[in-house]
Amino acid sequence: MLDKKYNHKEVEKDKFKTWLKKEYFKCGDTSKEPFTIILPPPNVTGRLHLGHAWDVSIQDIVARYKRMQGYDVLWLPGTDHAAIATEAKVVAKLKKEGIDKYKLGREKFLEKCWEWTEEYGGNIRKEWANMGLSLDNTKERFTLDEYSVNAVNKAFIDMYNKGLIYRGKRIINWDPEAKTALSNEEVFYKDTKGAFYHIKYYIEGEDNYLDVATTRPETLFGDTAVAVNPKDKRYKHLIGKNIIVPIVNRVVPIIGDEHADMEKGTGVVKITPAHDPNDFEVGNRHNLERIVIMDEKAVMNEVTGKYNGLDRFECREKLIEELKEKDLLEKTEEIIHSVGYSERTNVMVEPYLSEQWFVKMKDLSQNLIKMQKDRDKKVNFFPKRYEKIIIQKAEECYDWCISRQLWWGIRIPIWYKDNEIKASVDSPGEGWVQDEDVLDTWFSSALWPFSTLGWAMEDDSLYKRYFPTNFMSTGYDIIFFWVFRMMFQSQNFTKQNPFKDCYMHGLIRAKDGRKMSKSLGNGVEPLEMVEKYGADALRYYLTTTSAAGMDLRFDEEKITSTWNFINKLWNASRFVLMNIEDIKEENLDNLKLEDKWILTKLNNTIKEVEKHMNKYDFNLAGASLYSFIWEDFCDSYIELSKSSLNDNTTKTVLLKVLTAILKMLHPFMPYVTEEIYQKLPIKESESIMISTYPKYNKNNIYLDEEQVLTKVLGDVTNIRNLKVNNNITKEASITIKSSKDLESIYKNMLKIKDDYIVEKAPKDKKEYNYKSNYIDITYYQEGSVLNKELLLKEIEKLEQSIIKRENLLANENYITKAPQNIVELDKQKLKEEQEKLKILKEKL
RNA sequence: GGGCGAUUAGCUCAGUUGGUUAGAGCACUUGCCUUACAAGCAAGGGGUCGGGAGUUCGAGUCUCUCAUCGCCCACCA
Repeated sequence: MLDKKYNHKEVEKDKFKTWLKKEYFKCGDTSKEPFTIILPPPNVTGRLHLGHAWDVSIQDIVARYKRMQGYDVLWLPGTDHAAIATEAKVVAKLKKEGIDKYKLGREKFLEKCWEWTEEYGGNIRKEWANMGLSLDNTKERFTLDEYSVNAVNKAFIDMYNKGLIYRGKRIINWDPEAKTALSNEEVFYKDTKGAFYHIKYYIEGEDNYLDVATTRPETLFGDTAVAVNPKDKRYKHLIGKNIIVPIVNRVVPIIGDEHADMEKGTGVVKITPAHDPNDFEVGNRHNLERIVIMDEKAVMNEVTGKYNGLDRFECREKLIEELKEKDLLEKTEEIIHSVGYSERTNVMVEPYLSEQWFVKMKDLSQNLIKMQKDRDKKVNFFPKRYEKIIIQKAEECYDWCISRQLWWGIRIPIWYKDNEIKASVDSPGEGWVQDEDVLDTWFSSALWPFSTLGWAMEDDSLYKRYFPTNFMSTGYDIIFFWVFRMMFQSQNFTKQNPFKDCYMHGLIRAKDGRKMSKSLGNGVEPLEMVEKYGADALRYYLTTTSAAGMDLRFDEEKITSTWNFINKLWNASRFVLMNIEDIKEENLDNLKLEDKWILTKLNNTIKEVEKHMNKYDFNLAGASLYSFIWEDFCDSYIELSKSSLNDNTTKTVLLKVLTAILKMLHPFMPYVTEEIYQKLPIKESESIMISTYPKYNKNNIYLDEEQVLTKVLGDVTNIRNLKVNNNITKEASITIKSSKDLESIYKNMLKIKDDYIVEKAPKDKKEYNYKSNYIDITYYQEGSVLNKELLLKEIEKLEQSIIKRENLLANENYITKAPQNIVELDKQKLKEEQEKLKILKEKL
């Protein structure tokens, strides 16, 4: 027997171990159709946050649902080495211990990274287990295991040979803290206080100067031209003349270039080809020299003379002082402008000229667009709007910088000897040296849906069976980092998309709507919530309280509500189990009205839930289940069943409905449904995990009965309302007219005892009557007065509704154009309202 | 500058291909320990669905427009 109260700790205790032991999570039944989900690998940088919990709950729901529907489900787990993110954390940890990364050396440093990975990877595994995830842990992968490394090498070499990967000297986003290049995606922009420094650039041989405004004055050491717009009447005549870069006194040309915007600033712009991507382009157009003025730590180099060795910001400060002293500073305007920062180290990104590896995006993007426009080959996004967003991204695509000056990652399979370059995993021979850099962590992530399945391994049987995958779920914040890249890489190497459906969920926000973050200290630990309310409650809450693609404002009160819902399920189950212990065999031969009603409701719910589940509308599936369980099953059917608990048919219906409920809830709340399922006197399997998902059965639809009982229950509410409004007590005498089988239902639901039923109206007592198609009931009571006010209010409401409906039905357009069933419904409704009005008016 | 989303009850949010009187949770009012559940039961109150216009027999839902908030991308001398 179940305890009186739901105890999530007790319920969730050992089930996961049992499931594991029984190998329910393992894929491989080839008699079934495969269904594949690849887990987005969390970074081994720390704990899982609520966003992860949300993401994995969605996937587990789909995995369990599909498994119960008879698919051979592979849900493959894994973790990501997260190159720069992890390296930054390890570097920071070592720094605390007083150890310098470079002094430690590459090999020893990597050992530290592996130690870190073991520790945090282990934590992550525990948290997955806590959430009850049905991951096939015999196939766990890591982005630095041989599955991934082989795939990355194979992919890189292939792309290099095809010219899809090239090496180039370009201005890239440089992180001076981590001393590495970044892709555009790894830079985030933040409004930052800064200034426009208006510096005087004297024209050669003249006493005139041009006012050149810049936010980064220190870059003047690299200036190799000053540009004006060729159409700009103010400066047109100066094109071709020379100008003197202050402090360095370098003579550079004044050039005409479209890049100079007449509307902006003074219309004059200094050109620093080695330190600004736009200037780099200008430099290419005008054959300008590129002068690098900083090193990889953003410290000024020898080019800057006495500023050599100063940090970029220090240099800026000192330089401004010097400019002031020499009267070369026209003015300083304070501004707030947006400045790029490194996503991981949080330092200001420096546009930096360096030699890096790039993926050429044009053809890959074009192919993606083509594929996405093909109805049969495209990825279906949920919600649909992301299909447009991914195409937009493809259309504006720039080349992807993939080399990183880091150690933690997959080393670029490129070898150099003198002027020769070779792409190869192993050394091509004596004297060859491998590229020092590693690849962007997202390069390996992009291959994840097929690398994990053994695409580059000798044994690629998993790949053959389980690729392409069926379902991908992730937050919209990594659509460009990851989803986009998985798509084009998969298209490139497998000629297919990596997944059929892609579900995008939102971000978890704090209760006040702000982002959850460590720095704000408003983060919530999933483990803490599991501890307080159980994984089941957390999972159901996360997956059913918002619509697809929407952000979720975390609200602990709502988890409490979910806990209450589970407690309700628990107690309903308790009631059922208490009363069906002695059930002999299932028997549905003598279905009563209420049995037919609940079976109809159940089947409609099954149909609805399946529809929503197939579209990943978990909130709608959850809402259907919630109202069916709480309102139809608990509030109505269980109450009705109380009068026939000895009937084997009633017992059977209670069991059947409860079983179906448990099964439909199981993907959402695996633990509690398993707990209750285990206690059922008759069940189809040893675990609910391997039971079959309920199927809609039209033989169990009883439309007429459903309609009758729905009306009857409506009557019950109205009669209760009548009693409350008129303070009718339990002791009031009653006359009741109804059909025999319905009468027992009314009496049951209204808790009418035979003692108070009278044959005739007692004298000198007030009458309170309710009449409908199925019942005519009157309460008699002394002393109490008819609540005239309420009655009038009701009449007024009804009259308004009748007028509205009469007008509608008088509208010929409506009659002829609206569907017949809608019109019929209105006519019927009108009739009912008119009858009701008549009754109410009689009372007055 | 380009794009996307949001705006519905006091709060947090649902609302499917346009169709009965727009829903839920929490909060609120009233009455109940009715032996599955007081973390519950019963009955209620509360919304001109951001403003305006249009299409339609019919608009929270479709179109246009304006406003406010948020996000993404690009630019940022």
